[in-house]
Amino acid sequence: MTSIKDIALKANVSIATVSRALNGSANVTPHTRARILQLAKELDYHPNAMARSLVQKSSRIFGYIVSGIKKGAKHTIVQDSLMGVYDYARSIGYEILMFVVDSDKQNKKSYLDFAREHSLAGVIMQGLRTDDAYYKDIIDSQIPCVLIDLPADCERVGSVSIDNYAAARTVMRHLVEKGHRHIAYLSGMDEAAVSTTRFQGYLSILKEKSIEQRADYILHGNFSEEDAYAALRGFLPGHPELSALFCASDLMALGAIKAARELGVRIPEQLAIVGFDDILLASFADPPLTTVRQDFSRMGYEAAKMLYKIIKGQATPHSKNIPYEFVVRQSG
Amino acid sequence: MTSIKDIALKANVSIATVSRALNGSANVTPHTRARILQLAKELDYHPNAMARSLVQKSSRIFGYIVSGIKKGAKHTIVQDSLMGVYDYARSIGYEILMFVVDSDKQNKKSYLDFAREHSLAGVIMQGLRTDDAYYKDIIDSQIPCVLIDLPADCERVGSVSIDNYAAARTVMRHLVEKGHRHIAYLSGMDEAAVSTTRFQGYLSILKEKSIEQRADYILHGNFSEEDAYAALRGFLPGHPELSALFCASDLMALGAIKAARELGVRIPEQLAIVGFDDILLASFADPPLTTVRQDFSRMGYEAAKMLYKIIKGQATPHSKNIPYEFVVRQSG
DNA sequence: TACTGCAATGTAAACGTTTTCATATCCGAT
DNA sequence: ATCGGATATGAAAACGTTTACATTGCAGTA
Repeated sequence: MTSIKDIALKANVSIATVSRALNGSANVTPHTRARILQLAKELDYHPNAMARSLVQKSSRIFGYIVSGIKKGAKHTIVQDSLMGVYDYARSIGYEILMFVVDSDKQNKKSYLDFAREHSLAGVIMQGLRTDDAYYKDIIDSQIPCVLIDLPADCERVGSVSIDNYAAARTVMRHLVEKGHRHIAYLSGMDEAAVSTTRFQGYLSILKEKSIEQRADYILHGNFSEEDAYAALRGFLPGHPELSALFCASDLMALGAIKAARELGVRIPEQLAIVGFDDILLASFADPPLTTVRQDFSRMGYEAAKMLYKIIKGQATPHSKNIPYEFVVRQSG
Repeated sequence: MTSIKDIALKANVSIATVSRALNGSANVTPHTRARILQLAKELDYHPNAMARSLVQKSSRIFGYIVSGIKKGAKHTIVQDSLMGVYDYARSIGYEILMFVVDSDKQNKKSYLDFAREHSLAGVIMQGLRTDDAYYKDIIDSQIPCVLIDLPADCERVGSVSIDNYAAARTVMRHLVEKGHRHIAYLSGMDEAAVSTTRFQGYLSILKEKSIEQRADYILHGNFSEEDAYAALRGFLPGHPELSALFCASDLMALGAIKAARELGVRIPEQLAIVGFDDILLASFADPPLTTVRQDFSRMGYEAAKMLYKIIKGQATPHSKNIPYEFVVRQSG
């Protein structure tokens, strides 16, 4: 492992000069710089990230913190957003350190400790909920951070998502235009900002179109296929008038479809179902799912980009909406 | 950020003693240790990973290197294996640093440079191919490494996968027992060990059952849905006698199904198709895919476990097969 | 008592950088 | 010829640990 010292020795200069030459500092003769760069290449020099981070008190590493990912996940959301983050990070010479918030809380180590121990330059959070202990920590912390799918207000904290309100309104307008008047909302969880925001969009269209808002039309699926299935199994038999269901996620829509099928409710003839996310399975569902496509990779990319600007103190809006797409298939 | 120095000051001991107390060294009075531990908690002390790594010349970080992952991946393989690796890593207090080998080779930085710059304790590689430049690097490198789905021979290099040979034989026995005599193999790529090993399994059963091995029955799908589709579009019309197809991956099987459907070939009546991997889409395919289930999460977990043993110099076999499961559905 | 040896602690070097401050060199202007 | 002021370089501190080696103190033994 050749170090800056070895180069300095061979080049007959001080380590300070080598450091300056390598880092592109202005005050070094073109001739000296060339010699040092040449030597660095010859000796296969690579800077020691630890040493640099130690003195600079900050590494060139982003933390990628993901919450609520279980073993056999039925979507590639995490993978996609991670790749997006990675793409941008690498373009600026940064690396990604993983941190998974276990659901079973065995992982007591807080995100802050994690970030501090590794002198992370900043952190990107995916899948966090408002009731997560980590969410509070952010407020107090000094660590730059960008949240995906969660609103932010603080100085060093940014936020990236699609315009969930508008997207939900698009879905609802579509359903109303198709003639539906009895539309239920299958909520994810109240602690997830995306779920409540989509719900607001749902409500706003009901109001605009003067459709009665019924409290019993708010179902809860906990963002889970099984819970959605159970909810619909319980709800559908008593509500033959229901003609459309707007689900806060595709996974829940799949559970709903399963329940409907078992109860002999035909989709979309008797019940139109719309999902959200456009996960891979959406187009393979039977019938293929009408849904809102989110580009998670793009989200990750934009999140990393924003994080970098925050770190560098560059001016940037702390909240960004990226484009989405309403995909009409056969389910509703 | 409180450091070891702050604790030493408050406790009226030297930083060496604090370090020893914190690291559980034997030579420190229980009383002193208790006082220091207490102080550490009070001052919310967290060790600086950079400083430690710098002096120890090795961090407590595993590199997770993944190759050939593209944007809209249609499976959760990477996500799953990554989570497996993560699970074990965290259980021993290690973190995971990502490294993606871009297909477009813009990412010139080698895995070795990556590992050295961050003083990685070791590296786990997923999805590498034998012709990958990185594969060669491993031989020369001194960095402990475990490969997933790629054979290894070197001292500090281990390998984890399922028994692809046996699995392929299971598939083939199944097909032969169903009466098939004209069975083609849809290969991934020759540079992928899993593909060639499965091919060996395919051949071995043909030989055992005295079935003629035909060179034109070896198709190439490049592990891609599109290429598989194209291959079958070209092959099927000229080979009405073909009654079964063994695909080296589910994704290729999906492409094959698509081709068959467009050509009016009914599955499984006219053509039995078997895949490999049991990705999420396999059970959603039409017809649902008969395939070999691989537990990628488990693979990742075992890979991390093996890596740790290699690092610690503990005795361990450098090659491990984990269980697989043959899943019979409707496609073949 | 004086010595041996071990247990507990301290001292200081080392890890590989960046960076502040000081120094030396050179060029042009007076 | 002298000075001013860049410009290029060097010396050394600092980052927060671990650890080899030195020191101290104390119990046990001769």
